[in-house]
Amino acid sequence: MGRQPSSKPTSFDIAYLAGVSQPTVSRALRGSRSVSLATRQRIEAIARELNYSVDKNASSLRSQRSNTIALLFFEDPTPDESNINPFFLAMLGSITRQCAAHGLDLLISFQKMEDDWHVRYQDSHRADGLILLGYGDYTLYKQRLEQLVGHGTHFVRWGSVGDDNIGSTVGSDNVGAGRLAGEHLLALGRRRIAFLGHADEHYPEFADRYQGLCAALQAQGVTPDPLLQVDALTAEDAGQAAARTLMERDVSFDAIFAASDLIAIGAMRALAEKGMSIPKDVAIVGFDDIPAASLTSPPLTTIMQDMKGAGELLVETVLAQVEGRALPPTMLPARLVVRRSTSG
Amino acid sequence: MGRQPSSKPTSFDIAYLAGVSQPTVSRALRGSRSVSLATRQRIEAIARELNYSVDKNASSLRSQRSNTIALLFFEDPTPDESNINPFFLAMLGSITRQCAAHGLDLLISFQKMEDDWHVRYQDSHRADGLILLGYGDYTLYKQRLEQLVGHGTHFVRWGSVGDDNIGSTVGSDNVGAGRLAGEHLLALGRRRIAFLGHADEHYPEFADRYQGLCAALQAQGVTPDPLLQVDALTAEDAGQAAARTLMERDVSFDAIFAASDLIAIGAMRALAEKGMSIPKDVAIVGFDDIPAASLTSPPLTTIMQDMKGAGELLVETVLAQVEGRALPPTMLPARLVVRRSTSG
DNA sequence: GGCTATAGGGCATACGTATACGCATAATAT
DNA sequence: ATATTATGCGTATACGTATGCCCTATAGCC
Repeated sequence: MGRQPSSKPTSFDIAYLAGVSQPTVSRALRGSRSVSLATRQRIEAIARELNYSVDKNASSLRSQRSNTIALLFFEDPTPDESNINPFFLAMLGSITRQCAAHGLDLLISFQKMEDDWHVRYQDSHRADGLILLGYGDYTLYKQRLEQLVGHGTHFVRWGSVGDDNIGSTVGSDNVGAGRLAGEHLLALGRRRIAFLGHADEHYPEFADRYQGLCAALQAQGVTPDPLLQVDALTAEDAGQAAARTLMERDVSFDAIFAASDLIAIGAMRALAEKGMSIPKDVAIVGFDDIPAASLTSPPLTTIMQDMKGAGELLVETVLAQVEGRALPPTMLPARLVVRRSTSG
Repeated sequence: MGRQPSSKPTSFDIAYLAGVSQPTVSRALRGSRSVSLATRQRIEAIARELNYSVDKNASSLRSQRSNTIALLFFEDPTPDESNINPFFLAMLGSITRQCAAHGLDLLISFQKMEDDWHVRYQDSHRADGLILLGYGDYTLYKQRLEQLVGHGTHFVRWGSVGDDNIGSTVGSDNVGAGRLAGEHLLALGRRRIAFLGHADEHYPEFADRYQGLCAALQAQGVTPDPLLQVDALTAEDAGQAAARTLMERDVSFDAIFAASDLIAIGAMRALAEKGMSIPKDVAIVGFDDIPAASLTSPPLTTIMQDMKGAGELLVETVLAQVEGRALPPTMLPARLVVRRSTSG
């Protein structure tokens, strides 16, 4: 009788109480078909009563499967602390939910991109696969990603879905989204649409958005004006600076498509400085639909990405890789959210 | 020669190459003093060359220590998806950084509070300890927390630091912060200061903030008016509703102290509806300093909590518990950030 | 009624590391 | 020179689970 509740119960304890062997307990709890229903139920009852839970480490060690995903942010190093793009919070929520649905644990790290991620996570069997998230200079990351591929690391990246992609990629249809934004502004009668954001191969997502905008313009017979494109990284001050640069260029414009909401917010600030009215003088469309987008004045029209779908697809894809199936890169449609910065 | 790089190298491989036994490799890599310097360096060199990394599962299994912390959000269930308080994003950044500094892995889950957290995380040896984060009805959680204590689970909670606390708690000095807000508004000549937020024992953090406000009022000889307190949970619409309620009460007020920035933002919206001017008619102070606080019009005066210190302290405290040391509950000072919603 | 198939479960063992002990050799003490 | 202690490392084993293989009984089949 006298059981000592001090040490955690093991599958041996259950086996003893159920009058079976330890392997049978393991099989029963994993739902193996080769255990009779009666035995399994007896074992499950005892397990529940003892508050037993499978030792994750032992289980992972034996099965060589951790059922854990590592979520890694590889944001460009920023001088100030804890400056995470709020957009990723939504992503994070979606991914955690999806992991939970698959019974996966989620390991998370904001460490700057290191060249030994594969060692730190996969080789050490901490995680079965990685999800890579972040904005930043793609060409910088490229060789790191190739390194991961070389090491046979399972990973998916959120970003621009193109042909040169290394490993699996999941991302929004940025070209389509750019077109959406362009068409919306064109439908409002705007013809001189500026783009705030990098448009070169270092930032493929932004480049795609710009390309979509250009496509929309050309479809209406409007020739994109290179002077209306101003480089900007994701942050607010970058947007503010870019808008100032645009105004100094002495070109006319009646709309701005910003590559991110933060850029758009910065731009709005710069426009306000000059006393320009939104949307009368300049209509603005952002990108991401971060919580703050509905709080600006006027509230910001923006592109909403399919966060729920993104989380599902990211988890699904990395899981497929772990299991040897390969899923093709996938694009998710984005949606336009009209607010008063364009329709006021 | 012909090594097969297909399977990950183990400590046995290194032992063989170094001409020592496997335990010596283990000792060397962990920095044990009982391995000679020469031997250790030889082993380290080989390990580096093979790209060896300790198998986390085996290590954790043997040592009964996972070096992993689980971060759990126990937000009150909300109907809509992925509705995480942006305040926690900063906290998350701080905690991840601190874990990295201690060589800890961080497991994260947004699952609603379950009654078997101890089983799911600690008993299964997924994590050595838990960090609990979230707003919500404290009295609801109380027995769950007691359950955790009963099971000997190591955990720290972010919240109100009081005497009735169960387990270890780390939190801001909410009373002091409330006093700060009150003193600021009083210094501006405001005397009719409303508080938007629950003020009962179900939400101790909010209650503390209210109590601090009242203390500041009384220090100036102003008697707090119960009619100026309106219940509100954390979200925007709650703030909007609360402000409407306040206005319907037909009491005069010249300032609002909101228990969270989101509440403040909602309140600002409600005031705008009625054409009230901020800060001329009503000055507003929020709480948390979320990113959106600087984007409202006018920008929101708010209380900034010490996120960096919070992360450090949370990790430090849970670690202490794991190691059998007990740290006393700790309060962190908060800081007032003045913006135009009070000083315009 | 013998023969094969199937269900149900035991036996042995592997996963890779960490640690209690023990045993030499060398260093120090007396 | 002998007794003592520290140094450096090998031996054996434990951590708790999952799985390949084998064995037994019962059922099914002609």
